[in-house]
Amino acid sequence: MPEKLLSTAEARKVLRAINEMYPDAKSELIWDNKFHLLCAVLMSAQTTDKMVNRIMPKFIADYPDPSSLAQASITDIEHHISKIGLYHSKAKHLKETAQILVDKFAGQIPEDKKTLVTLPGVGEKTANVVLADGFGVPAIAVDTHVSRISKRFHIVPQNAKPLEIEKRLEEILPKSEWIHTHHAMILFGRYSMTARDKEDPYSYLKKQ
DNA sequence: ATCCCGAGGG
DNA sequence: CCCTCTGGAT
Repeated sequence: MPEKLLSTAEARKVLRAINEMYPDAKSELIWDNKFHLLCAVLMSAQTTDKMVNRIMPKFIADYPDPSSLAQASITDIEHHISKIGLYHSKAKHLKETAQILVDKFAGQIPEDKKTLVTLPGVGEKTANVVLADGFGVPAIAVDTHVSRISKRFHIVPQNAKPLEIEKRLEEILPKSEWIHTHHAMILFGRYSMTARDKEDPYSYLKKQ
């Protein structure tokens, strides 16, 4: 039997309730430099941003710009990021991406998604975070939290793919609310309705 | 569908 | 011990 999904109005109500729980929600990856932000987001896959923030200061000090990172050895980069998960592939992707930024984009970070996702290690989610947090372009990055929340509240089907979730959320909310709702969902998922904790989703909303 | 992959929390 | 973390490439 088909799964019952929330109507657009119902879904909007849930999302706005989450929004109101975190009026000041913003990314915890607070790197204002776009290159640094791109590196941090690329590193953050399957890793807590707390860990990323812990290793970033030394990383930035040694690799302040794309050319310095492009020239670094994989081994050196791995030593910088060895405390986060998936460090082998991340080091490779960081170096390759830095080299492409130097060769093709004059060391600048591209501002459109189609170009961003061509960079090694940059997928849909990472590109959206860079666009939203780096350039202020409205976008909803679908990560583990956004995906889990959307499914537990039945805003999307349980088997929905990330791109389908993104489209549905963007359809429910006005563009002006995309970035903030994304950040609010992250905090809601991280600190309130966690992956392990599986009570009735609506009970988390009532805890103010 | 599978692999990568260390740190931290429960 | 087991699960999870703002995924992406193959």
